Amino acid sequence: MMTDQQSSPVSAPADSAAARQRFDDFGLAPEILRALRDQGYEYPTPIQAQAIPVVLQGRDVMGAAQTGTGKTAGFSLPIIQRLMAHANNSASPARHPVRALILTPTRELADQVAENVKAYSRHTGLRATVVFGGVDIAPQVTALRSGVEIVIATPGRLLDHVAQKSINLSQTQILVMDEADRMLDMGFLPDLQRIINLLPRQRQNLMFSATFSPEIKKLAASFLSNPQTIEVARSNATSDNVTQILYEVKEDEKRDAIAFILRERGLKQVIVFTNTKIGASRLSVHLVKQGVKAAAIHGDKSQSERMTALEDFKRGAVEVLVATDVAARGLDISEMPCVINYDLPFNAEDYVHRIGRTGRAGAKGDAISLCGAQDDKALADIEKLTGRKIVRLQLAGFVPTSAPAFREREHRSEYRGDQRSENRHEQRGEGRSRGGYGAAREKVDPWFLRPYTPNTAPASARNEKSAAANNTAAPKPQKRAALLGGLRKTSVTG
DNA sequence: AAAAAAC
Repeated sequence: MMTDQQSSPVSAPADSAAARQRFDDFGLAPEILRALRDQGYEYPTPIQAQAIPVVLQGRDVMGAAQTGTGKTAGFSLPIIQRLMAHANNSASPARHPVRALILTPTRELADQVAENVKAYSRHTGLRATVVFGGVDIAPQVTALRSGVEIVIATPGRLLDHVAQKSINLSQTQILVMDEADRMLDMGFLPDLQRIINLLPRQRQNLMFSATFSPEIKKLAASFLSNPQTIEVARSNATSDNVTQILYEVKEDEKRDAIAFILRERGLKQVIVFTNTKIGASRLSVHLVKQGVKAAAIHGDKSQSERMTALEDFKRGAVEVLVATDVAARGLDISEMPCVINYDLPFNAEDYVHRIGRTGRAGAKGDAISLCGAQDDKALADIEKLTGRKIVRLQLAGFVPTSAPAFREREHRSEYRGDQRSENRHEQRGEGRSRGGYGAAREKVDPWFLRPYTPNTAPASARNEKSAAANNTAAPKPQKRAALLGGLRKTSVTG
């Protein structure tokens, strides 16, 4: 099933209607166009409009594109076309040699790309299968032996299949390296080298990367031949559709702050990223205890647990997916209005990838991050990479502030007229009106978006003790507990 | 510092 937004919907904006290209204009086979119609896709996204003709020509491509731009269809549609055009070459010894290989860094991404490729090729007779670790290898061997033209794989399990001779890559004409920057980060370079050595010299190479580091350029220089560069958004830039919000919250209050934000904003589809696997599990447990439909996904979970969590999240049974960076890249989940960073990531590039999970395909999104006083360097790195200044804000009741809790409630009651908050208010059976964040988005609550002024002590003196000493102005614990308690009560009834 | 990926 398609859950992504790989292509523009039919109701695309009308601004460029006169010159707007349609999928019909690329000379794609009727079988492919039919599959696109099945999905309701008519207009290509910018990266598809650029990539499809170039890939059809057989050229190598270096694509700088974030996920959600329609990258997967951008390469898979022309690949399918090319495989159809040169179908069943009689010179091939194997009846169904693997003719296109798509490599991804994570298992979930491989699975998702495979779903897309299968959907696009369903009327063509071409067959695709996915292979990745953590699951029984036998069904994969059976699928490969039955003959498939397109294989989507993570590198380790693919080499496993090579070792046990369940796959033959000697006829593979097209190689795609998706999320190439991630694969480098994860140390896949030796595996990539090994895999590439198994492929014919003469082949088409497509490399996609969300960021464009010197290492990526080096990889492109060594693996690609005379590539056409395709760049959609400025690389390393964050989407204009994403509003970035940063709250200063003490480490031991972050769990409550997350619960508070989830409830206050009425969030239903949100990923919360943590820096550690244990952190993801703990936060998930904490949220479940508070009545939040949460589940954790990280590399220490079994593959079946990972798949279940992701499926439950996609169908809405899980509303809050607490994830490590296993979910930071590539995952395309529709209608994600918000992404939350429990911690700022160690690596600034990971920040770009994490918040890229929202604001997809033209939709608006919020990226909310929690940070501590010690995150100055991480924040500076992020601002440098994204080229944007992110203001530290205070989260009502959670940061050193002179604001009494009652003032905060007064301010929120200004949004009494908001229909959505009225509805929520009724559902909660709550006595006092509480501002919703949805429709009143433009009139932002001043206590939620008030710039936080960190203490002015020199950074060297700002160790944990001095930070704690500066927190004397924080609201009394009882007051905050009352505030949270009120919210908790409402969630039980609601 | 962490995470991811083959067994």
